Amino acid sequence: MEGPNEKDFIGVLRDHGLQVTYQRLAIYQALYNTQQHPSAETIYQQVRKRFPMISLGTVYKTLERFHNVGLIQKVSPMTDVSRYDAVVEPHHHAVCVKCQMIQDVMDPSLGDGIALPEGESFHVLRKQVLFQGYCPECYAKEKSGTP
Amino acid sequence: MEGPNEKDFIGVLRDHGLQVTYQRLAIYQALYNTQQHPSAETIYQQVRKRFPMISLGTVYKTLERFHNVGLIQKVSPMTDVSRYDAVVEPHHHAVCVKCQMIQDVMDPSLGDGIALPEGESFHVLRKQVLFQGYCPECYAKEKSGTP
DNA sequence: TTAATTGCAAAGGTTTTGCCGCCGC
DNA sequence: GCGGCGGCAAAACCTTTGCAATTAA
Repeated sequence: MEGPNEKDFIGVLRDHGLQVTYQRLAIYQALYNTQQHPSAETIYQQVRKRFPMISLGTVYKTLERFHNVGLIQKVSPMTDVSRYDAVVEPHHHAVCVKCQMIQDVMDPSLGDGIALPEGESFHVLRKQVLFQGYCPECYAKEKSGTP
Repeated sequence: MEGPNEKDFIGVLRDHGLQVTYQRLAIYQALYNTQQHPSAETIYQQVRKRFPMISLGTVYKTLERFHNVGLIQKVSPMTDVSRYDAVVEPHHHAVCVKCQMIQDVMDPSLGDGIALPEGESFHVLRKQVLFQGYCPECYAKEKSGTP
């Protein structure tokens, strides 16, 4: 278990301005060592094997903290609550990371020619391009320093 | 309010095998007449102006029903609960619509050259290509008829 | 020492479920 | 008339929050 596996987890946390605790180390390592994109609950179950006293609330707080400092990313969901669209034809979306406004991007040729790399056995039903960023209103506020 | 606005909502519902009720008409029209990608709560508030007796539960049930028969799409979230990733470098994902497995698609050139159409004022921080479909396991089950 | 972090439990918010009366077909 | 649907309320979740005790720096 030594050698190349011995990533400097402590250093990584410190580099992101985070205090180092056993809980944080365990949570980050659990996420780092899987490619499963786990949920908070899954990480909690994993970490609990080594630290049975950890609480689910701490896992949530910690993941949120990690995400805020850019140590990890939240893959899904893009919005807090479910959002619906009467347009069923495949098209693309731009989502504001701040106000969660969703804007259609109707250019149908966008994404043409994009396909999974050879060898992937995933059966694709549809693909869409997702833009994340600031809507015009939130971008203006951001630039002017308004929170 | 007559004329081109007079889309045959009743026919659309029937074509999808749905019974026609005033609630369903109101919900579908509310969604059809906006580009805001509203939440269930937002639709509820909208429909309530005309049908104050409608319940939020009905809105949820109805939207779920609409989605199941392909009348509308659920834009977000892709997964029921939040999912995290230790990989922060921008990359792409394939999400299984059935078991919600998330698979990385690391091809970094994928999506190169994709940009918002001219004239969009959205400030893009990142873009990702999202593949939705069946993972190998669920695809095998689907083909063999196992539910 | 001091501010941040943890665990616990309660609260908050979203979505689902159960049940019964009602309505579309 | 029958099966599906709507309203209501409770329940089930997921996630956040408040607080006292503990810990990192």
